[in-house]
Amino acid sequence: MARPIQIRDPLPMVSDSFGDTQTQILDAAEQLFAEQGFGATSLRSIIRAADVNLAAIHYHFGSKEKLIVATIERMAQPIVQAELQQLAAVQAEHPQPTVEAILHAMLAPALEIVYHGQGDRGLTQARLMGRCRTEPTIEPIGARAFAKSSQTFLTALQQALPDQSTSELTWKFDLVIAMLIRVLCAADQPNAILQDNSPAETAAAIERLVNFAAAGMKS
Amino acid sequence: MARPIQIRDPLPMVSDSFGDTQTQILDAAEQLFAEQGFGATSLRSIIRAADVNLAAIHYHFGSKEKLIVATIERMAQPIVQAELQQLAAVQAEHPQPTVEAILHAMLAPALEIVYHGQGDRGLTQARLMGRCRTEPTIEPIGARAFAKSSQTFLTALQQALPDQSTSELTWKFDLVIAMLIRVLCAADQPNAILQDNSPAETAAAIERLVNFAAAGMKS
DNA sequence: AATTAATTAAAACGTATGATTGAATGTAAC
DNA sequence: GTTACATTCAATCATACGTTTTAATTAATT
Repeated sequence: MARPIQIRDPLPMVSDSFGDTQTQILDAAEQLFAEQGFGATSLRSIIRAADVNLAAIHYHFGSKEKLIVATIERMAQPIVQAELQQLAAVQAEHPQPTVEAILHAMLAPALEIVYHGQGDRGLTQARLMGRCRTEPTIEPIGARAFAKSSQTFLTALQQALPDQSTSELTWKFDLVIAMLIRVLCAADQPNAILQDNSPAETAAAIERLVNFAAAGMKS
Repeated sequence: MARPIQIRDPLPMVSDSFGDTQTQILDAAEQLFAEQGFGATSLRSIIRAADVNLAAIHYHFGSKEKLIVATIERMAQPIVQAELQQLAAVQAEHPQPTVEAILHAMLAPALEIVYHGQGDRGLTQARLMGRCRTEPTIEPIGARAFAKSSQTFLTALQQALPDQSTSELTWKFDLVIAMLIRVLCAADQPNAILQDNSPAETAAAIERLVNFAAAGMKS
């Protein structure tokens, strides 16, 4: 009972991440969560796609909820990093950036992953990001993953639009995020703003979206 | 076997709709679907809230999916009707209405049900409308219920903004709907555009949203 | 080679779901 | 009062879910 348990590093971390069970699970989960949603995706469909045993999920992640958190954080981290980086670059160049410049730094990274990812990975990640707001149980997890980004951009917009009240800016900001998520989720539908994942088309879509959003923000 | 079966009207329709099993089920389903989503709401939680037998749902509606369709259509019908009516009124007054006037006719009815409904019914219906786009399985059902409205308003906007291409207008229109739904779903969150369901606050929120959306549409 | 821990595998657990059944009850018509 | 139908009810079906358990397997350490 009161025996001292010697705990070893539980994650020896294989050098070659391909074939790593954790990565296989995360990859399959990412795709299925993005396609079907979190609630609608069963652990059994994930292990089928990942070709691993059912117990592996609980061994490596503990529960379905923790797997969801891990999947979301793995997707969000690079996006948040890119967003903050772009904002910092814009602010370094110009101490008081325009609304358009701020919105570009905020919207571009999420849309760019659509063609930066290998194969369809980017589109999958984009959809997964969108899903974070569509399921009420999951929203807090997604909000936490993107909290740092939201907070930073809201302050930047506050400085660019000093005449607008905080509450006004907050709901406008919220609507811009809603627009971004809609664009991500509807990326393959007919007449969507984002027709294909070519770099040129993505850049054009970003510009269209930035102009649309900026007009609203300044209204 | 080949006996001529005399089929009576399957819905004798009680004059007093209160106490009607179908209505009780629809009311409970509406609230629970709106609060928890369609997939997350079990038929058993519905019959518990409606105080009816489980078989009653299958007897009156056939399946969970058909109950969902019935719930959505009951909610959508008055909204679509109000939207088309407001648009017709605007067009009757002015042959070529402004973008703002069109958007007002399009956004106001959905937001107004928030305080027109008795008690919390309005807020529930608003959230239910929002849910129609958040669950992928349900989206086609919702789209069908609002198809007539979408189609009509898109043509009206096309006439008001003849310089913009159809595809451009389509994705802008889609983003405006996304904004509306976000407003409906986030109606009770802090810093939401819609703070309470008082008529004055709702009218102000409608104006803010119309201005925000019109600026984007014209960009 | 022996030992120890990390990982995978198969099977089952308890619970919940949507759906169905067949009997009971109510209700109007003849 | 009997028949015919609409409706309600309790019970059950088959299936699927997230989780846990126990044993087998693999890999590293000594």
